Parts: sequence; structure tokens; C-alpha cells
Amino acid sequence: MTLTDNQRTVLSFIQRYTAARGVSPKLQEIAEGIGISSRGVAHRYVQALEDAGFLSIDKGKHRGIRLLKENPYQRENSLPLLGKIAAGKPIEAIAGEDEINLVDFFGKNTFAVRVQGDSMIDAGIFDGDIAVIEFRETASDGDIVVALIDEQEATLKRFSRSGQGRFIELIPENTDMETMIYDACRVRIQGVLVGQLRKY
Amino acid sequence: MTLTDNQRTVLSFIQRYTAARGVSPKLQEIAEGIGISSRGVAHRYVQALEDAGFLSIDKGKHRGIRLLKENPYQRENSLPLLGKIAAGKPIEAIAGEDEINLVDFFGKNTFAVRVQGDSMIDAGIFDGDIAVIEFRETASDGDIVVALIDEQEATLKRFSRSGQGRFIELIPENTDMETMIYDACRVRIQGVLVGQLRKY
DNA sequence: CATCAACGAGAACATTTTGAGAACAATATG
DNA sequence: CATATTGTTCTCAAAATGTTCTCGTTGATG
Repeated sequence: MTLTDNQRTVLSFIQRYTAARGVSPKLQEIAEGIGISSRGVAHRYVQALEDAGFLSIDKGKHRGIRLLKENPYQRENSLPLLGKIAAGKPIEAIAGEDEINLVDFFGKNTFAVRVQGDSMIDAGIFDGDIAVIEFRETASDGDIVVALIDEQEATLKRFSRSGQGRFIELIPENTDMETMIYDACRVRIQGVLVGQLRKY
Repeated sequence: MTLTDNQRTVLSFIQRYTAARGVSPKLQEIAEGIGISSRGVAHRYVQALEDAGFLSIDKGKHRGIRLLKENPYQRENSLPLLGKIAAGKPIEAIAGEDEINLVDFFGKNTFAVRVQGDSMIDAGIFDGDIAVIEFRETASDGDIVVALIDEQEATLKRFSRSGQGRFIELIPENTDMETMIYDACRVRIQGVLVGQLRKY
């Protein structure tokens, strides 16, 4: 039994709510939490989650949801997003405006890899940074891509075609390093850079 | 039964997506991932992969693809064991190894602000980046801080004391801009930079 | 040139998933 | 008990997604 996207969203909401408040949410609260207006629909989701074994329902009881399993899909990964800095107000004044969720922020089809090496420092990507990559098998000239060479070596470089598409150039953003040129058949694109994270 | 190049591409996409996200992609996502626009074509590929025995389809269900075989690339090339990118493994081999959780990654007492302006470009912080800040009322010389001046203006600068603690210097990381010096009582620290996010 | 297989676009249809809300039952509360 | 709140079960409709087509293009091959 697999969950639908919305069922996962509901499960995640229930887990967060329960963790924060110590009691399970009401159906109305679940509905509002996922942006709908119908308690009936919320109930249908909760029922589906019970059928899938993620929780149990104390029938009829208010706030009668008990969680059983960990949610294997979604992880809690949001940060509160405050207003723009340098815009003139104390941070407290604009707190709680929004939040950042990694998946929402960078897009759904993304994953993260840790970058090793200095081949992209001129693009502002440093050793140890986390690169956020969107799944794609194709790229446009100028994209920064994760390229797999000979099914062996994965590398992060700027992508460009040459020789009427027969060759692929992988261009480091570092004046000390040289462009690598391969037969197109030796290179497989695994994704395109869409963001990055850095921790100090 | 041999797969065509495109079928292999689709299989690779499905494998990586599933490894990283825990659920299979939708046909639309597959189409976008390989650079085409037609769900129908994506379906034809998935069907071919089912016929070839690589996966099974839960007919009609959304995200109803189940992978059956191991990734052929992993099996055919026994790969070196380094996890980081540029160090030698296809993404599907390391997916899931290094999941990023924003709160775990940056710490609990953190929030995010969008950076406006170029005062920190030499520190690699650009206009439009998201700065991740840890709540603190104190800072050490050299920290990059969110400082509130006269309870009015919040700004992101490098922090330093001077004059036996009577003054606070807020130093931009931009050679075109000048250090600002304030009486310590006019400056309140709101937090210290611990990370950043960028979206391309 | 004729044929064929692989491919991409997109229309048309089928099925699943979703949302609203009514009606009623059970529970909570004073 | 009386009332309000909450949970449960329905029906109907819409949206999203999967499925099956046709059509045209391209490149390889005989």
C-alpha cells in the first residue's frame, strides 16, 4: 500500500502537530493545515492512513488519532523565514511570516550532494558546500551539471556541447583548472544544479 | 531484450528519483526529467521497461511504478566507494546516504532571512541569497552578525569591537563600502550567521 | 526509393484522487 | 438534560494522472 502525495502531507502534518502540541489535531485543523475546508475530506485521509497502518483511530473520540509508525517519506525540514534583512525593521517585527521548506524552495525533483574540491570556486561553490541538484538527464549549454563519466566518475562542472553535439565540454570554474572534453557517449548527465547550501 | 538508449535513460531516472524520494515519479515528472513534454511518450517508455522486466506497474495508480531489478550500472561496474561528488560514484549509488534536514543541518535556534544588497559579496553572500541565522544576543569578533541599529535598521555585517568595547564596528565584505562604527549601546545583536542557501 | 523501428507531440478517454458540503451520530461541556 | 462541537458517512463534481491512440519526423537498412 502506497500513500498518495496528499496522504503523505496529512501524515506529516499530524506528526508535526502532535510533536508540537502533545495531542493530535482535530479534523478541522488537519483540513486547514493542508489548505482545504472539508472535515469530511480530512477524515478520508486519516482513514486511508489508518488502513495503511500509520496510525489508529479511537473511533468517535475527539483528537483520537494515535501515531504508530515513523513517516518514511517526509522529513521535517523547514526553517522560519523572516523578512528581508537590511530592509529597515527589527527582526522580531516581521517574525513568523513564512517558512522555508527545502523541497518547496528548491523544487520537487531535487536531491543534495556534498561538493568536494575547488573546481567551481569561481562560481561561488566551495569545497564542502552542499549542491542542490534537480534530476534531469538533459542539460543546456551553460548549465552547471552533475556529469557521470564512463559510468565511473561523477563531477560537478559547467556543461557545453561542441563539435555538432559529438563532444561534451565540462568546464571548471577555476582558472587553475582546464576544460575537459569527452565523446558525448562517455558522459551521462545526472542532474542540473539549482541551488546550494553552506554551513559555517 | 535490449533496452534502447532512451529506455535506459528513463530507467536511470526512475531509479534515482525513487532512491532519493522514496516514491516513484509521475509520468509528467519522467517526461520533464528526460526533456520531453508528452506523458504518453513517458508511458510508452515505462511500458517498455515493464515488458523488459525492470519494473512493474500498478495499473491506473498514481506513482504506481515499482522497481524490480537492481540498477544494471551498479552491477556492471563495481564502483569505488567514495561518497562525495567528484570522487567517483554515480548518484544512484550514493542517494539516501546523506539526507539533508534543514533543522538538523543548521541547528535548532535558527531562522532565515533573505539578503538584500551587495555588502557581503566578498564573503560569498550575494543579493537574494537566504542567510541562516542562529539566535544569539552576543557575538565574537569576526562573526558575521545580524545587527539592529537604533532598534531600527537590521543589517548583515562582520562584527568587531573597538575602543575597549565602547564601540562596535560593522564591516561590510565589499571593497566599495566602508566600515560603520557605532556606540555599543546603539547596536543590538540579533543573531550570528551559520549558513546560507542559494537558489539559481 | 520503400520499409521499418524509434521517437515526440498531443488528442481522447479512463481511472484515480481530490474537494465541497450535507446529513447524521457520537462526544464533550455546562 | 440541552447544546455545541467533533467525528463519520455520503453524494456529487472537478482535477490530476494514467492509458491508448493517431500522426508526423527521423535515421537506418535493404
